[in-house]
Amino acid sequence: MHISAKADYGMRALLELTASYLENPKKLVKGDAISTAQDIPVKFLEGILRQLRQSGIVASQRGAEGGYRLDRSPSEVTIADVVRALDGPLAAVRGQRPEDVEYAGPSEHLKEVWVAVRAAMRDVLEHITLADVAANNLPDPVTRLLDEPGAWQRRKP
Amino acid sequence: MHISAKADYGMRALLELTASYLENPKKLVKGDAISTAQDIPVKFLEGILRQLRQSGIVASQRGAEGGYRLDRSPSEVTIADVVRALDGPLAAVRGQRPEDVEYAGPSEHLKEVWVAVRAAMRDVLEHITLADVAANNLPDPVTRLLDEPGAWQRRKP
DNA sequence: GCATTTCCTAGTAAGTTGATGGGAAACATA
DNA sequence: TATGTTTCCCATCAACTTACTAGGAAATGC
Repeated sequence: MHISAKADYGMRALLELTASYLENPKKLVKGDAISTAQDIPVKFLEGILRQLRQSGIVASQRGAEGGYRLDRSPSEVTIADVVRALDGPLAAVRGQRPEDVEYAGPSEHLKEVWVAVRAAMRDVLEHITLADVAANNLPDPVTRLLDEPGAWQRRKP
Repeated sequence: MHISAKADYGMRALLELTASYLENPKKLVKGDAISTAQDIPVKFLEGILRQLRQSGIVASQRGAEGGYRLDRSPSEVTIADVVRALDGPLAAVRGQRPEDVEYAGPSEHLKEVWVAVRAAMRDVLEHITLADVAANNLPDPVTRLLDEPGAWQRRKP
């Protein structure tokens, strides 16, 4: 799995907006401020924020005194929402949805494997909200994952 | 996450080899036979099988009466082994390993999120073997994932 | 020797990723 | 109304990746 620059930048931008939201939910933050705070190319960020607005996660205002803010409470925006808004479906097999692929012979049950992987990703990404990350207060099942031995180590070669 | 054609084709090829292995562990299967059985472009498959051999998963013999076979028992080859052999590391954030990325300000704890996603994927992919898929006998934690409501449905557009 | 089958290197067309540039449209203030 | 600010939108681009193809060398069995 590859977390794209878009998804990573998008999450960082939204966490900046979360911090601002917790201080004052109506306050607008300029794209330029987010760009310098998180070191994200301005024009690239602009496109990301536009996508997030079109998905109803962010609200924006143009002109002087304009900027961006969250359009929902940070406790109602999950990481899965963000990744789907920016990168499309969480999981795909050769471009198709896992449940749509068909297999023959001994590969018959491969579909179950890919569906299970997607389910595992959903279990994490759909249960963590922007508020959780901002407050460093992840759901219990997630912290259990992080406490597993080896979770922070890369595998051999 | 995107399961590449390589990983999908690779799994299907290995499941063909698993079926042959269960019948006779030494028996060789020709690339052409796998190609037609699973409808995979021959020359593309050739490259995939070579990668799997270089990773020690598959053994091969050239010449007439040559072909491919598993080099280890199918119960000792996990899906994670296969995906890593063909596509590299399971998870990456903007090209880097999740534990290597650094975040500033309110994004401080984003790293934990990506590490947790990787851990969730590992928990599935490192515990399913070729033998499990061939026998349609997935580990209990995985079948629990598949029994979750909505696991087989796609999320709204 | 000869047919077969894998091994290897190179190439390629199409698509994706990660950007950048130029201007139009909205908004606040003077 | 004029002016500066800031988002919106379109078009473009280079680099990379993906999925696949071509051609021949090397090994093996008969």
